[in-house]
Amino acid sequence: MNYEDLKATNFIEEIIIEDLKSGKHKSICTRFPPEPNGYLHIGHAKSICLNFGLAEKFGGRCNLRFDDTNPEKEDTEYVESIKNDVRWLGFSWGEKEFYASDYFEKMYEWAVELIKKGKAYVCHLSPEEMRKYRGTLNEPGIESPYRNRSVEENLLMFEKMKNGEFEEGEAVLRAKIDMSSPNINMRDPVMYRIIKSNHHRTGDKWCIYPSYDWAHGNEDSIEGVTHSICTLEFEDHRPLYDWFLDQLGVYHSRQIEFARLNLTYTVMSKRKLLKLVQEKYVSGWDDPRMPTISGLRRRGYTPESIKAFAEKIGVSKSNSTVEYSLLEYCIREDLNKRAQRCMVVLDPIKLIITNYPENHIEYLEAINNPEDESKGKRKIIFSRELFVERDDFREVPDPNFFRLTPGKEVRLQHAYYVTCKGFKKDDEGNVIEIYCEYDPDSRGGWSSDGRKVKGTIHWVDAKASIDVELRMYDHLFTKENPDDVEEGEDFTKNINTNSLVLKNGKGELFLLETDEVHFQFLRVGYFKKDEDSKDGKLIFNKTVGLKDSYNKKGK
RNA sequence: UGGGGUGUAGCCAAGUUGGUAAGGCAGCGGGUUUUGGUCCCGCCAUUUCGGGGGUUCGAGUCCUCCCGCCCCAGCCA
Repeated sequence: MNYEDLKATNFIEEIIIEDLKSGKHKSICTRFPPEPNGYLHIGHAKSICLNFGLAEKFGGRCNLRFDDTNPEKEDTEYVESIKNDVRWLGFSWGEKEFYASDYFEKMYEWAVELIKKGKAYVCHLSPEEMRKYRGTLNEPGIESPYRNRSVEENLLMFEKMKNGEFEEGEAVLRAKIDMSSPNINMRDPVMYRIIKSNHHRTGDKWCIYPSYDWAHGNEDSIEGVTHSICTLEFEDHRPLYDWFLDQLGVYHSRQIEFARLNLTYTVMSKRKLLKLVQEKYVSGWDDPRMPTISGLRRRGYTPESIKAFAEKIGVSKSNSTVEYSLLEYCIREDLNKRAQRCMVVLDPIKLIITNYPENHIEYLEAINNPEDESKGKRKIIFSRELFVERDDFREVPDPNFFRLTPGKEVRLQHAYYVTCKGFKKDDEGNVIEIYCEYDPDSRGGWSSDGRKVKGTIHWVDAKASIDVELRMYDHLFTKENPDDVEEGEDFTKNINTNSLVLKNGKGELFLLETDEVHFQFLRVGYFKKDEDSKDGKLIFNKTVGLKDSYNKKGK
């Protein structure tokens, strides 16, 4: 690889290019290290795209590593979902995935080594005492009475910890650093704590588990990770990350921090997402309103759109909140090029063509994707009675309305010009039928006299159509920042009760025949066929609406 | 009154020997159009880079003081 030609697109790439040019590294190794305690979300996707993307760009590798150091919170269900999501995004991680738990033995040996060097000790302070001894942000901490035990005693005690001779909370292994450090992370941090629960991979083999700070650098070192990329909140931990590796004298990776993703109208913390699931605000981790990768997938987002999004938001160190509209732009951009077009009427109202023969049908041609000729055409049945969108008719139109209204001519997409001649109302004054006359010479939607018709609307044949369920999704929260609440309230206060609205629409027969899953329902939006669909009943999730300059302008 | 970060348009974000503010999204205006979609064109920081001083012929870039915001006191990660 010719490093001279490489251009950095962010500060991390700059660092990498420097390291490559200087010869510090011949090739790079990054890693994506999720804890399997929840489902991946769009914020993780940013990290995945960054880490795997870097490896691809610079010809290195990226390890998928499960940071499974806390058996109380972790589960194989999460491991499987994570692998599935990373794979779906289009990344591969070589021969096998890595697990922190595979290094427990090695980390134990290294801990013993630190004890022998007088750099770690077993402490019996209770959690409450330890908090008091730690001091505060402004005051230094106090040294533990166990801090200066002999190496022999520490070795013995650590052995006992490992053998389960202490109960949870009775002892921890601590690094001996500096209780008066202005960086609280350096005030003799915990390296091992006792957790007597079953680990999803090591079972009951261990009852002591390494803490994040102790484990993470070790994992990176063992795997030969050159650039260990994490989020901003770990900046304060870097001195500790470095300290452990320096004491051990082992291969030393470089930790680099970047700003995590925040998105308007959504929450991103695992705790909050878990609450949404557990308290049934949503149907599950893959509810299409969730910002999880599985949720976005079910909603109809594609891997390409998510990667494009990650590309566009960039990578920096400043806290930021990206507008949701950028994500929507990315999926529209992708689907516009690829999605099968189809006509579906969300809120049907009958339209009768009074001058069209009864008991007669004809087949019309419709283009599958105007952005892609190769997608070909399909046939649509047309007859005297159709369904059109209730919203495409106005008894009394505003000046900018150029759809169906008495006396006006519009084009039925792919079909004919029709002129509205009247309508019928029920006792309550609701329009229930619209009457039109068609121009037989306008078949296909053209007229030979060159007359212009401003409005074009979609339709389906009244008989040759199917019922479809449409799940119309909107933001899960009503506020850009869901955490913007009064004292004593939490983010669930801002849940959008209209984030899911069900509609029963009418769709082309074609929907039954095709294997496509992503659609653009003409003039409405992008939809994805949902897995809940059954033979007789098709269900579609609204991925995102089309841009609408009519409704936006406020009629 | 501790430590670590960060501050360029409504939102992201380039800007690296100081040389006269990229790009994208959003928004606005117009054109094309058998989707009010797409596409195309134009506008959108020049009393300007959080603010004040300073160095310099010249400062977003250097110095200095100040301000705002974020993170840290788990035996979570």
